[in-house]
Amino acid sequence: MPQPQTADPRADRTRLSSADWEAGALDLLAEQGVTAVAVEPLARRLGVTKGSFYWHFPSREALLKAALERWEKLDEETVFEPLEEIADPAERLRELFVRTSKEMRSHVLYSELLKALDHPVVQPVMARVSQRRIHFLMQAYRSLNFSRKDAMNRARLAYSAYVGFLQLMLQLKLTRMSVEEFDAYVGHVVETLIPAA
Amino acid sequence: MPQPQTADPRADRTRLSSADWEAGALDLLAEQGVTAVAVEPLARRLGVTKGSFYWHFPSREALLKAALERWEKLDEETVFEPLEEIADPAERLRELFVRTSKEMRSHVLYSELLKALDHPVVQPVMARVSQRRIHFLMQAYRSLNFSRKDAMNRARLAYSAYVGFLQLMLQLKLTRMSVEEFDAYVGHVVETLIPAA
DNA sequence: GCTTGTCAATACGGCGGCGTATGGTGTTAC
DNA sequence: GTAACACCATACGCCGCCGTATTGACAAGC
Repeated sequence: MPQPQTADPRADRTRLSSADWEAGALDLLAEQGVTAVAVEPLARRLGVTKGSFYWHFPSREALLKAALERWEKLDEETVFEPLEEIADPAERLRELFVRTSKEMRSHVLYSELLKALDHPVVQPVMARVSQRRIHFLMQAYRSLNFSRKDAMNRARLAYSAYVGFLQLMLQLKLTRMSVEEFDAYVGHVVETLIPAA
Repeated sequence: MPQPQTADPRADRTRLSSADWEAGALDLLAEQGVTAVAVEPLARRLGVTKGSFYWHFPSREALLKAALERWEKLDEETVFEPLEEIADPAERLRELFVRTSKEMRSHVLYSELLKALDHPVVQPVMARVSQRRIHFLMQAYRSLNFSRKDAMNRARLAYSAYVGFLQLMLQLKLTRMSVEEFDAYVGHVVETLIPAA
């Protein structure tokens, strides 16, 4: 075809790499959940057929695994490493609670993964990520002179509250809160779960 | 009954009713999630074929709907109505938090449903149930002289903590807690989220 | 310019679930 | 004892997904 371009999906004429498939998988995952990350739908979405897919990956499972490991690494770098620099533990906690208001994409992904914890590929990734996050919380509470047990319990409580809120907001969509309401809620959580300076 | 019996599934030779299918659906749901509630597997489990199923229900969706409505009614009767009788609001809250330690089956079911909130049949049921529960919490906090906004936020926080803990415990199985640890955690939550008398 | 390597299309077989059609069996009613 | 009803089996067609096999297109290297 001498024609320069058609207007369909796949506007750029470049071929696809493994990374493209992984990125597309994460997009689909965020939008419609783990089960929606299927080879043929994803191929359609990318404007090719699955003949291409199986050149890059041996199976659907392999794609999921690669995509989740990519997400895991990226998540760690963008949300937790920046917080390590905040010296004051109470302030660090407060920042953690507040910063997570933005970056919706990360929450949406995490929320979808929460719904697929029975999946053998998803489970270990989520176990690692959640473990790290809870541990981060616990360390912070330890710095605030919580006993070992209290720090553990408060960390569990705080993280449970985060996880539950995600499900209620993003999945159940029970309470469509305004920005002010949301900020007020976060304020309430901070007051309740972080001891006053 | 003339025949004593055979030892295979379906030990009793009685035929099945709609209620049997609904009960079986809830069993499967608790064990393997919403997607596992499929006609043919369920029929196999009950020792019949789907020829039977489609006499009782027009579709899989209809079964799911009926089963969930049965669960909703039963849930309301067994967990919330008994609590209405406790006059003191703080005590009522404490009892709610503690009693839910037992009755694992109810939690397991709720937890599986949380993973299927995108399903059109599941969503409205969960919206009603969760709404009622949060409202119950809010009323209790109002009785404890919380402002309207504070009561709402604290109720959201408490329920989020419940929901999140469910996912972390039952689905992620991150922390295999002993009975004492669990009780200690519940104690911590009560102290943190319910004002002292 | 011809080969090699990379990405992609097509076509195929298989599996598991949904829903339909039709016929069969036991129980109950009279 | 026969007719009506309630429940169940069998067999079928459909769809969506997985994974394989084969061939094709296009670029780079030499």
